[in-house]
Amino acid sequence: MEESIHDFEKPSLTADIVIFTIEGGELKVLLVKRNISPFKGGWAFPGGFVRIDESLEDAAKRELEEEAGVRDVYLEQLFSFGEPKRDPRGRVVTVAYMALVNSEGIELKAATDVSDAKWFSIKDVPSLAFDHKEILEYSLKRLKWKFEYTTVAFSLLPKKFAISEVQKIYEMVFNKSFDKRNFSKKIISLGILKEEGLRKNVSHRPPMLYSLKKNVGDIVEII
Amino acid sequence: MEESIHDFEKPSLTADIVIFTIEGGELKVLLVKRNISPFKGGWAFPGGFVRIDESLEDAAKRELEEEAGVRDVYLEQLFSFGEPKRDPRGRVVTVAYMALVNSEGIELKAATDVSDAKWFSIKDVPSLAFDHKEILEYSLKRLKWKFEYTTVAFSLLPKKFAISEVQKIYEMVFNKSFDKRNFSKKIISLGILKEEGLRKNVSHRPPMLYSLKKNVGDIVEII
DNA sequence: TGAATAGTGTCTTTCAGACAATATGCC
DNA sequence: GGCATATTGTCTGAAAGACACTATTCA
Repeated sequence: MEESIHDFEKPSLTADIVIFTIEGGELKVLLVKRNISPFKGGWAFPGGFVRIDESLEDAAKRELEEEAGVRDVYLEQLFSFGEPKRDPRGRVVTVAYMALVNSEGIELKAATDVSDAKWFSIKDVPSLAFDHKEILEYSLKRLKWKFEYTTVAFSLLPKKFAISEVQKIYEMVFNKSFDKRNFSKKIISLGILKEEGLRKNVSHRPPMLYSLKKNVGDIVEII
Repeated sequence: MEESIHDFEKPSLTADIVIFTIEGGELKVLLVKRNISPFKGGWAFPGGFVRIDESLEDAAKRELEEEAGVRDVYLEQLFSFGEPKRDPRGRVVTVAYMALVNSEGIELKAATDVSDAKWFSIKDVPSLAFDHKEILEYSLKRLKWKFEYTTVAFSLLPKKFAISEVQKIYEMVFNKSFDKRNFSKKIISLGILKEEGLRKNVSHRPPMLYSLKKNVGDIVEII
């Protein structure tokens, strides 16, 4: 006999989001300060309960807008975390998402920011509430993977960017440096970039700016 | 003010599993026939409600044993599906898993099988209940990805296997054929296999058998 | 002309991919 | 010997990686 939908006590369901951005030449994540128990005063990823009539992705998008003031950014489901004891309040399963926000989006965010939220460099993340450390580690692994095999990196950059900026974010994520000549050769040979003219108002040789071509398939081997 | 765990109606939570195996030279998945509404009489992936005190992975393992009679097999969380209307009974979010069972495990399964479950060739899957077609497509994408970059393929083979058997399952999953010389050159050069002597009782030249070395890291570029 | 960053070419090595002949075991 | 399958090597072309000098803009 098949089990009924009413036979079991239900866990609560939340969506948590690891929001990455580049700021001041560093890879950062957004954390919010918890103002109630448990982990009161501790830092955690933005998140909240999934409403009964919204999809998981919609919940993530709602949180993204409520807590970071951004929309229409790269968003990807990562993993669901459901250890029975992960939340002291009771059984709470969370669906973790990862979002990539570019440095243009972040200006908007700063204006909208009313909560106690703060960007932390990935090298300087405080201890986190719940199992959010595990979520962070998972997200970093996924980010590297995605950087290697897809064009998500460009989601962290403004529409027009210089090759050296692309290289910088790759060096940040992989935590190693690449040869300038080989890197630009590789990126340009992919055929996914469009020239957008020279950058203005810099006090040195201005770099060519590029944008990501429309309709570039998601999967391209990058590095 | 932070939201309370009691403020929201909770969705039901299930775990569904796409169980892959190789049988008769074909890649197959296990489907169970639904004997109650909705989709009564239809085929779906094995699955069930996550108990309030078990982890997501434990729920998947339990289903795996209850419905397929296997344990200690390769198991990986795929994705959580949570469209509000995906289940006509109400709000049900499912965490999809993928399991890989080798042809030795499958013999056990046949003995334990008491439910109306059946293995379907991937080329011959009937129409599926709920959004299980989407789950199947997702799992096939993930399977290819994993075959390309990790050693999961060996989970579909018995402990000792011939190179030609490895090649066959790669050809199945990628749906194309590889050159025998290049394939074995590549697989052997990875340094992840141990020779186990010749196969016995075959009426032609016997192949060398190999096993996967212990402690082989998960990620190795295969193809 | 000095400071700062951009842009570019060659060589070597490695790896993927095309390609076919010989070896072994059993009947 | 015939059948069935296993095993093995070479060549070519493409891409990765090492490596350093010249170009441009502005102050």
